[in-house]
Formats: sequence, structure tokens, C-alpha cells
Amino acid sequence: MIKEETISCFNPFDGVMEESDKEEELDATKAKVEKVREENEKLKLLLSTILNNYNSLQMHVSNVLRQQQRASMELDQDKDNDFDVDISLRLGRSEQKISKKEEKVDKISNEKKEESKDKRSALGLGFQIQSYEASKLDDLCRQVKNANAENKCVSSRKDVKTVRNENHHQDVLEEHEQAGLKKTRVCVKASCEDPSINDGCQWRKYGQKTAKTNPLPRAYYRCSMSSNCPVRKQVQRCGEEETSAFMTTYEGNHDHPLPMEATHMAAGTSAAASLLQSGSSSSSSSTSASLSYFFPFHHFSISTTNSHPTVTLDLTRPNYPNQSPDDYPLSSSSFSLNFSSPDPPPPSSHDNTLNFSGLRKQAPLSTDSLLAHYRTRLSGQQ
DNA sequence: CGTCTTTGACCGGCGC
DNA sequence: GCGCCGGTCAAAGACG
Repeated sequence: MIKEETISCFNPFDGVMEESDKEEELDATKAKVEKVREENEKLKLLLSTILNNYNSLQMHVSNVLRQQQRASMELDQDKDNDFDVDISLRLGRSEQKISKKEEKVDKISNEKKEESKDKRSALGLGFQIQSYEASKLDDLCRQVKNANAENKCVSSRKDVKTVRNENHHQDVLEEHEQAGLKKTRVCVKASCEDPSINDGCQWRKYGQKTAKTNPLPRAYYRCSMSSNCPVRKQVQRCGEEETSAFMTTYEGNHDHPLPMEATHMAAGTSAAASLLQSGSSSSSSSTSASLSYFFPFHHFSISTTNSHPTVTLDLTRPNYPNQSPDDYPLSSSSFSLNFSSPDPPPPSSHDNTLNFSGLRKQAPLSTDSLLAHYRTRLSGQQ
């Protein structure tokens, strides 16, 4: 190579020129190489920064998971101790013994949860954060319970006994019945493509009727997760114009454990039922705030129709008053329902209606989306 | 074959 | 007492 160059530079005139050209070329190439090296260093630095960020995020996620595990363990203990207390319409866990069949159902639902967890994220944040939030919900349930207890203490001696009684939710039900009131109902109005909204439970349809007041048929379902579960629900379209909105009415107490997806709704509806039980006087800030926590962006009201004390939760009607971002629930976007329709419902024909305002605004950037964001950046850089 | 849905019949509460 | 109406039952059919 050098020899060839020497030979080619044999011409004394051209040789000087070519030599200086070559040197310039060499310098330019060296400069280019240097630039590329610098860019390479920069890219390396950027990559290491991203990797550091990713690692720290992973650390954060693992911390969250650890906290969640601790919280869910406490949640289980609390459920065993006092979650069953105080709530008349309890769609959640009960004290009754679980049959083998129900255990099987529970196992299956847990397996399904694992599957869906994997689908949501490789790190499984969706489900984990739900259960982390569940511990918070449990705390709020206790707040509702305490608020109810305070109200009861004020009202009468008999009620004081009732509050102290472990099964006082049964007493409250009896009081309702004595007063001519039937079982507590919780209506949930939701926008949904499919009337059989995914509320975490398995339902078996046992009837359909066209009510006089509404030309659209009303479907009757009973819970099929347990053979003796007394919980019923009715599903009815809200009107011809709002074909995507359904009113789902829940009635009764589950006698079996529920999957986590169902306990979210159950905790909220239980809070609603507790609010009802404590009477119209319970429009205290704590109880309404608790309901706002369970159904953060939506409108809810209490009414009594045909002797049925009813809490109506309107998930089609956003309610976004002012609030600080610190008040965001951790994973409000994990709710299983589809809140697509912003249309307000027709004015309620119910009487004795108390309205409460939700306290929370928009869902924060979830950890899932944060991870997705980082993954996109990583894949783009590498 | 088991499970679920459909649908007409039936029952009980309520108002007149 | 009667009729209306909401809710439930249960047989038959559909479906996987």
C-alpha cells in the first residue's frame, strides 16, 4: 500500500500537490472520525442515562409492588376483622364459609387475574395498583363506618347498641324493614357497548320484562358465582336516545368472596349503601367525600323509590370540580367500565333526592403509561 | 351433555 | 275484589 503510494507519487510536481492533498484528506477524515466518536460518546451517555432512568423506575415499581403486597396482606387481615361489619348491601367478601366449588371459582378468577395482569403490562402494574388502592378504599370504608356510627350515636340509644353490635348492618336492615323500607339498592348508570358490563362477577340471566314506564326491556340477572348467592341485578337501557347507556341495579349481599375487579365496585357501592343507611342526615362531608373517592369523576344521588332506598351512581355524568393533583386516586383508570358518553342523564323522577358533588378531577398519568413512555423512548434510542 | 338464554306463565304487592 | 304491574319461575331451545 505504502509502496504503491510512493510509486504513484513519483512525479516530482504532482507528488508535492498530492501529498498535501492526502494530508488534508487525512486530517478531514480524522476530524470526521473524531466527530463520530464524540457523537458515539454522546449516544452512550444518553443511553446510560435512559438505562439509569429505567432502572430507577423499575426500583420504584418494585417498591410499589412491595408496598402493595404489604397493603393487601393488611387488607386481608382487616377484611377478616371488620370489613364485613356495618354494610348492609355488601357486594364484597363475607364471613361465610367457602365451599369447595366456590374455592374453585375463586382459583379460576385468580388465574384469570394473573392472565389479564400479564396482558396489561410486563411488570403487571394494572392489577397490582388496583389492589394497592383497595387498601385505601378499605380505609375509606372504615371512615364511612365511623361517620355512620357518629350519626347513630346522636340519634338514639337503640342506635348506640346497633353501632356497637358486630352485626349492626343487619339491624339497620331490620330498621329499614320495620319502617316499611325494602332492601337497599344501588343503581349504577354507565355508558357501555355491552349491557353485560364487566363488574367482575358472573351473572345468569333469569328473566326479561318490558316495564310499563320504559318500552325498552329490562333484564334480570342473579349472581352465578355461588349457587345460593342472593344478589340480583337488573339491567335496563336508559332511553332510546341514549342507546349506549345502561342502568344497572344491584340488590342483596354476596355470600362468597369476590375477585378483585368486583371488590372495587363492591367497595364503592358498599360505601353508597352505608351512606344510605345512615339516612339523609349523613350528607356529611366525610361520607360524601368517601363516595367521591370511590366514584371520583361522577355524579351520585340518594333516593327512595317504591320503599326501596336507592343510591344512584351516574358514571355517564362527569363531575370535575377544582382539586389539587395530590388528591388523585392512584389508579382511577383501572375501573372496568367504559365511561364514554358525556351526555347528562334525563332529570331523575325520584323524589327525596340528595345530590353530592364529586371531588376529583381527571385521571393522572398512570404508571403503566409512564412505563410505556419510557419503553418507547428506549426502543427509539437503541 | 351441561350451561345459558329466551319467553310465556305465574305470583304477590299495590292502588283504585 | 279486581286489575295492573314488577318480579320470578321453569320449560324449551340454543350453544359450545
